[in-house]
Parts: sequence; C-alpha cells; structure tokens
Amino acid sequence: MPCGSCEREAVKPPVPSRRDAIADDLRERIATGRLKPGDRLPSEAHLAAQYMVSTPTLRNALAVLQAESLVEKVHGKGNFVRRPLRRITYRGGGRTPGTQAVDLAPLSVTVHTTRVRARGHLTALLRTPTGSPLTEILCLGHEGDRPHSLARIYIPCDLAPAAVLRESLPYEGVLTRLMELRPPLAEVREEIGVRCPTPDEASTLRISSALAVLAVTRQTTDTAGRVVEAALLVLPGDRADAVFTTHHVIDERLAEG
Amino acid sequence: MPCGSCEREAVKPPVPSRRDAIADDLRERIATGRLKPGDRLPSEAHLAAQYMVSTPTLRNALAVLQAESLVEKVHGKGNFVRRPLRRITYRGGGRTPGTQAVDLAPLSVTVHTTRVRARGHLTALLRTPTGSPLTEILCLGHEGDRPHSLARIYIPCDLAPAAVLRESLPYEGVLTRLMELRPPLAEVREEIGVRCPTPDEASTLRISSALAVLAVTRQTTDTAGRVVEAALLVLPGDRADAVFTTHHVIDERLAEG
DNA sequence: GAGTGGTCTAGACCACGAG
DNA sequence: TCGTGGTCTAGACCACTCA
Repeated sequence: MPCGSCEREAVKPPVPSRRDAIADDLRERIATGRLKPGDRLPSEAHLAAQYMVSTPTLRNALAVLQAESLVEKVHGKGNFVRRPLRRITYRGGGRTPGTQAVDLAPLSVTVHTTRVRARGHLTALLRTPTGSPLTEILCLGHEGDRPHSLARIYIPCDLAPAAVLRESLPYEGVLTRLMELRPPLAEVREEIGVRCPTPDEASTLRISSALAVLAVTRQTTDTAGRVVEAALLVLPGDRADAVFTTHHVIDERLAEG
Repeated sequence: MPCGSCEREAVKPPVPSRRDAIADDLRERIATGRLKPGDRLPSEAHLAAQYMVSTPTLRNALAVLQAESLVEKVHGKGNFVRRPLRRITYRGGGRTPGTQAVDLAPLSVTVHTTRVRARGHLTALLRTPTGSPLTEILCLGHEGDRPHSLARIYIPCDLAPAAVLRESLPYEGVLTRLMELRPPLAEVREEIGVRCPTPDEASTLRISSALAVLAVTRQTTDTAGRVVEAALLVLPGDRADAVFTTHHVIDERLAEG
C-alpha cells in the first residue's frame, strides 16, 4: 500500500514529473477547447520556454499526448491537435451477404490484387502447402484523404479466377463476386490481437509506429473443412473497435428441435 | 517517394538512427539466444559506453525493446530479458456453461465483490438509471506470482444475491452460481478495443503504462431484453488474443428448417 | 533561408534496491 | 553505501516544409 499522505495524482510517480505535468496541462487545454482540433500548437522551443523546461522534456510531454493520439506531430510544420476521429467498427461473426465487415459509410476503398505464393503464416492459416498459388487482395480504406484501414485477403487461386481480378471492379463488387463463387461457409474464426504496426503498416496508415494497432486474423472455412479465405486486417488502435454479437436463441432453438 | 539509392533498412529513417541500430542489435542478441530470458543486461552506463552513445540514446533504444515487451526494466536492479510469455486467449461468443472465457490452466483468480452504484458508462451498458445498485465482481487472474488479467463484472443486485458473495467461493464457484441464477440468455455483445492502460490498471497488471491493453466490454442480455451482466476485461496487449468462432451451419440449418 | 521538428550529447541530480 | 535506473538540462547539428 502506498502512503496515504500523498495528495498527488497517480500511484506511479510520487513526485509528478515535469513531463506529466506539462502533458496534463496541455491535455486540459485540449479538453476544455482552449486548443481546438486542427490547431497548431506553439513551437516546441516556444512551449519549452513557456513551461521553463528543456526541449527534450517538452518533447517527452508531447510524446505522451501523441501516444494518446491527442496530438499529431508533423515534421517541419509543427504539432497539431488531432481532429476527433470517426470510429471504425469491425463487425465480426455472423455476417450475412450484404452486411459489411467494416462500416463503409464515408469510405472509399482502393483494391489491388496480385498473385502470390503461400509462405510463412499463410500456409498455416490456409492449411495449404508452401508455394501454392494464392490471390492476394490488398484493400486500403480511405476516409477523405486519410488512410483508415488495411486488409490483406488471401484466397486459393481456384476460388478467385482471373476474371474477377481483371474486371477491376470496385471493392464491393469484388467482394460480392467472390462470395458468389464461394462454396457455402461453415465457420469463421476471428482472432484479435494488439501489436505495434510494422514500418510498412505505419506508413501506409500514416500512424505513429508507437500507436498500437488492432490486428484481426480471419479464417473462413467451407462445409468441407477447406479454408477458403484468410484475411489479415489492420486497424489503427486509436479509432478501431471490433464488435461481436452472439445470439443464444439460435442455440436454444436448435436444442429444442 | 524516398530516394531509391538508400540500401538501408526501413522506409522511415533514410539514415538509420543510432537508437534503432542499437535496438536491432540487442533484439538480434535476444533472438539468437546470446541473451537468454531472465538474463540481466549490462548496466545502461556500460551499454552506452559499449555502443559509444550517450545514456539517453541508449535508454531510447531500450524503450523500443520495452515497447516490444522484449525487455523489462526494473528500477534499481537493471534491465532484463523478458521470459517468453504464455499467451492469454479470450474466447468470445458462443460460450456454453462449462467453457471458460479465458484459459485458466495454470491460473489462480482472486475474486473480490462489492456493492456499487451505477454511474457513467455503466448506466449505458446496463441500461439502468444512475445510482441503481450493482454488484461488482473484481477478478484478478494470476499466473504464478504475476498478475495476468483483470475483469470487472457488474450485475444488477437482484441477480447477484448477497448469499453468493458471502459464501466466498472460488472464482469458478461464483461464476457457476451466478449462471444458475440467471435467466436464459439471448444475446452477448462483445466490443474489443485497444487503449493505454489507466495508471491503476498498469500497476495492477504490473505492465508498463506504455503497453497497450486489449479491452473487452461484454454486455449480456436475457430473453426479455434486459442486460443481466456487463463485464469490463483488461488483458495485457503483448500476451492476449481474443478468438471468436462463428458456425454458419447453424444458420443454414435454421434456414432449412 | 527562416522556422520547424528529429536526433543526439555529456553531463547533473534524484529515487530505488540490495548488501 | 553503492550501483542501478529515472528524470532533466542546455545546448548542438541535421532534415523537412514553405515562402
């Protein structure tokens, strides 16, 4: 038990560090609207002078706010208050054709398909030998000018004929086309984890490599037990949620039948 | 586009920073087993001299490895190579009595129940007016001596009678007891997000406050549409996954029937 | 070229852990 | 007490952006 005499803030540092004090102050300024979304903060040198700390200390304070995705650093321009983010909701589980996995409302998706060969994790996910041919569908979701979500979908080649890829349909077109070609599905397994983005992912999604991402690995199996799709989704952790809804009535109806 | 002439490593820094170079070297040493789990690294001063950098730079390199949860810092003792972590799997969705949400294999759970009153997010989650009485069940999972997972379960008081709480059953006992008392369930909604731990959570789980956590918000509804349970689970992001398996055969059987 | 953030230095002083 | 990590300083130099 920590001593009860400290009237400070958190349990961690009995003496609140300058860094956290500054971060708290700026956080307050943002919360109360004295600093508005999109605003540029004073320069780091200016802020350092204002708070009477050295530049590294001030930068540490900004790093805290950056990790909370309240502040965005732009090299050569300044530090900016982030605009409130529209949340991304990944809907897992019982999807029916016509339901989108991700809310696509104000979203445009860039699709790029290539042929690749299974290797590494993919062979395990697809239960396929190393080197077997796959179609990779790379989907990059945009909201306005900002990248938003990243999906890599892998499908055995015989289920994703070249015709589908050449037609250069929009995102939704490709997906519905693939659904039609697919044998009836038996099971969807979705695994959700947290990790730091790879450098690629960080630059593609334009997020700090310090910001954790929500990684969804989806494995879809048909009634014959064959894996017909493996999908790797990456969503920025500060904006994304995954939602799963399970209806137990179904189980009960089955039990009764 | 960055210049094509750089044969360096990532896209991010065309000139690899000393920090990343050192982090890479130490990561390599760990990966190849030259530094083994549990080992103490040389002191920061020693490492700084060895790499011929200043202490802050070396500390930045260690911070990278810490964020990757490869290295654990212990104030006053040193930096240690983390032991490989047993992964925590949260199983969501269609649970039946007898199936655990979290693999409890080598796990002990400390339970603590209190009466609280609904406020803030809880009122929305439980669809209950502010101030209505709730039973809070605080579960802290341990693996050996290390905390492992944190769950706060909220239940309307009438569904969690005092008898259950006073019996001071072990974790599993409490849960099965509650299940028996519960009306048949209709729906489970699970929302999964990523965030930084609160200072409380960080110290309870003994994780760095920089390490993101997987936060699961579970809302369980009975057949009458009443929310009979809200659960807030917090799992350390470096060890935890959530897995959801959806069987589509069920839907098809229903459609056929 | 002026202004910005990004990285780094070579120290200082404090807080914690163990003997 | 000693060695450890935690925080901080007051600069330096480089890279990026924009006029």
